[in-house]
Amino acid sequence: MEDREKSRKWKQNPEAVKADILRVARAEFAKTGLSGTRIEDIAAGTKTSKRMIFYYFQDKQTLYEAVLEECYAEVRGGESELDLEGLRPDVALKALLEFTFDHHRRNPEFIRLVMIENIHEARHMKKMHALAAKNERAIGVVERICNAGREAGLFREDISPVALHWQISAVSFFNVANRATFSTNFGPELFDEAGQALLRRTSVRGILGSVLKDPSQLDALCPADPAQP
Amino acid sequence: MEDREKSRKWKQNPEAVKADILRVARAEFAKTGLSGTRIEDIAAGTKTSKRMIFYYFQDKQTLYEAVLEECYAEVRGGESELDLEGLRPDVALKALLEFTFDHHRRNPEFIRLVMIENIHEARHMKKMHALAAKNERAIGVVERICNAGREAGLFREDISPVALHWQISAVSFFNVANRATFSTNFGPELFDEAGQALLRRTSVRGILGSVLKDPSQLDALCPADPAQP
DNA sequence: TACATTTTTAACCGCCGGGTTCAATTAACT
DNA sequence: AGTTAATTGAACCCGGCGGTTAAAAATGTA
Repeated sequence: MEDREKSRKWKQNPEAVKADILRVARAEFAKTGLSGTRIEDIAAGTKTSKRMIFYYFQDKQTLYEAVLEECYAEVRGGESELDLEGLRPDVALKALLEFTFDHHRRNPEFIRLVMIENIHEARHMKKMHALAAKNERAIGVVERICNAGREAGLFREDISPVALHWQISAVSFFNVANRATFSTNFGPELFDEAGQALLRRTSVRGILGSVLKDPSQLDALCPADPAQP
Repeated sequence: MEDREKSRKWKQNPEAVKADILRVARAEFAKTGLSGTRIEDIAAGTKTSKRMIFYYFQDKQTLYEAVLEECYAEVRGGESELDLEGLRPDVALKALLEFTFDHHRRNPEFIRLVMIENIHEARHMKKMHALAAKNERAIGVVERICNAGREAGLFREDISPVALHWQISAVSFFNVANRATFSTNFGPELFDEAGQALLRRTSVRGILGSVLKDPSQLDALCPADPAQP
């Protein structure tokens, strides 16, 4: 006994195999969508075979839904690592916004999966009842900031936490989701480092400005353009 | 001669047939994407047959590209009907924003086609060189407002027309594109009439606030919440 | 040893769906 | 009348791809 630690050579490790499949499947589904993805292409990317994909996931759609759920959980998990306790509400909101902007940029596969879900009218996401709790928490973060901001007399009285979350999502999401068409139509300048920094600053200014009771504080909170004098 | 006006019974009308195909194809591609759409489904919706689809459009991809180009031209054409001449720059910007917000809402098929193009990394849109001019004009509208606003001393000096157009697009696009997942995750409230009015107002406030040199004018330009006192 | 689970290989099935063929009919233009 | 373009219908082809079968070997467990 006590040989648990040894002989972890390789074989007979269902979890690792499933994880391997999910990893490749995520990339593939994110790249080409549900109907666009070929199971054989997924298999080709894994260390295992097409056969094992159907062994662990009954069919294509089940696999897709497993990918979606895992990815969603992972991303929402990443979000919850942000700690805003103790910050002044306006500073906290700014931090949340910048974090979300960056976070979405770092997770293009997640963004693409959500785009694909929207094409499908969220048909598959609707089944995932485990997401409800995570979504509540996401709104909860914004809600606490809103309440604190109102109580501190910093924020307007009429702001809605869900609408605020919508605003934050809109810019952060669009920035990644529409990069291809936008840069094709209007040039790639906004998507290099300088352009992204500009958009991030502008987005923060915009949203903070619509929330603050006294927008003249904006310049103090977020310097307009740190580069040019 | 002079029997042009008569006997427009029906037959021998290639343009009408092509238009019929394009109309159905647009709806179908917007609904299910390029790989998700079945040519037979398109044919079923037209007054003609699958045979004629291949007669006029060589293959699926060509048809898809024709749909995309036509839809894009139509939408950009609709945009150009907006006349902002003679308005004060801040008022003009507000009007442009509200127009774009409404316009995107009225054209969900266009939005979905753009989403699909983004999934494809804009592969097909890149081929459409005819769009360049239309895009220039779209930016031109924003640019003129920006210049006028700066000259009038109303707008900040550091705003970029392209970035401003990005902001306007972001909220207007996201509002339609992500409606399915957002309302699944966070409730449908923002998408009824009242919710949409709120988002529209909030978006205008946000973007104007990030552009105006003196954001304290915001309340005058856009009343916070006309409903509640 | 006996038994269940995991893994591998490779061939195979069946149908869906993009695209074609063919043959015939009808309109329009001269 | 003769020619060309438009239109129709239905059968057909065939490759791709989702999903299966079958059989066996390796591993783990007791």
